[in-house]
Amino acid sequence: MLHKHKRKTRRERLIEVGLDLFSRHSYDEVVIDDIAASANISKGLLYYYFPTKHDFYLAVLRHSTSQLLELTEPDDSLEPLERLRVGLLAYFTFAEMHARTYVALLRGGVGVDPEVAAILNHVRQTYVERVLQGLPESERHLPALRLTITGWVGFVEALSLVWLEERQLSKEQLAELAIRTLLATINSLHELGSSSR
Amino acid sequence: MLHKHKRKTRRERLIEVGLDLFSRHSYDEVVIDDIAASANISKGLLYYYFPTKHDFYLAVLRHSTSQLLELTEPDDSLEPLERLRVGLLAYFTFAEMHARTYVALLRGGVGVDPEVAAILNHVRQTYVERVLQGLPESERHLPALRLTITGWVGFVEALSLVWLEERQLSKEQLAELAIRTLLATINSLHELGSSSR
DNA sequence: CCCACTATTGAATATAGTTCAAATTTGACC
DNA sequence: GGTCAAATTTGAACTATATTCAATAGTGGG
Repeated sequence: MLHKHKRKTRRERLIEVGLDLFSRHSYDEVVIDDIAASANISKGLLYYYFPTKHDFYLAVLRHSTSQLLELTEPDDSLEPLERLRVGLLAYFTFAEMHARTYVALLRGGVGVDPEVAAILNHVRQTYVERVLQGLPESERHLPALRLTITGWVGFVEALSLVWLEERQLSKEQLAELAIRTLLATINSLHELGSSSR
Repeated sequence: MLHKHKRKTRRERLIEVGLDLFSRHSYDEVVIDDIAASANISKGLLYYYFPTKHDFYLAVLRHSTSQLLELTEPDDSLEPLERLRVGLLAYFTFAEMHARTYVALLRGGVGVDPEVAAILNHVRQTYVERVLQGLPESERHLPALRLTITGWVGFVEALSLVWLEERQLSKEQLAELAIRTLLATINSLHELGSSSR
């Protein structure tokens, strides 16, 4: 009875290996032999669990995005603004803890690969929905609201990426900044269209 | 005297071919034979001009980013706010005209490839600098100003990507929205730090 | 028209990704 | 504890694609 903690399935363990490799090297740099070697299996076995290298990559990507979404799941018992703050803190914490993976996640992707893009868009869309949920009914029908919030999600992503490099602010300040930006942007939305030029 | 308009060098023509191919297919999907066939040359010749496929991709990427930067060059004869607006309009126009290339550009990249990331970061950095230039001296020393502007650049990118899909607003309105967001965010920066929780 | 230099080719090579038949392991059932 | 089918695993063969290179063709100056 050597192995004590073998609850994890082979597939899961492979994904963990992939997570490690893809967070440190680009898609092309990671060769099948590396994956097999890191997981102590033969090349062939990888193909028993995943049809192609590309599918393997997608599985790894899906794994980490769904983990991200889980960890930042909104707590409905909180009032909207507090809920948003807590969500942002969780988001930055994830970015911090899985820094390399997180960066690879966002700035990664395999070329214009539509499947990769679809996964990332799904994550972004989910965040947009969550933010929309937190808005008071009165704000929900502003023109271009969804567009604006999508932009704001991009804002948060870009913010977090720089923050990971030069940790000047605390996570709390970052969240504060993000929230203020969201509110300010939504406010300025009220005036759009009624403006000249 | 067949060819009348052959001013373009072979290297340039190859980059144009790459631009076309990489905007329609992912890096992996584009194989050397495609490139050679599309350019009516032998595979070997590609290697006379570019050391590897990857370098070829980088050259193509650099070509389009520098074109983007050129077309959005700030017009210093305008006052800051107007300069920003014109720059944004040019930016959205580029996104519109080269939609596929533009999307591939931003959401593309080859895995976590540091070289690709470096090129895109350079573009973003340039925009951050340009925005900073336009700010009045009094605003230049706000805490986390650079961070915020980087976030805003992410905002504009995300905005433009959604906009390309569902063209709801005019370019003018988009620019208006982006500008308001920038100003509002910078404003709220004044209060950061002095705030509790 | 000759020479040196540049551009171009196509076949050979190297480096992955992928397939597959065979070997091993597992576990359910007798 | 033995048997057998299914699940897992292997390693070698196969394929596709990137890369190299020696040989060839073109170009322009003297």
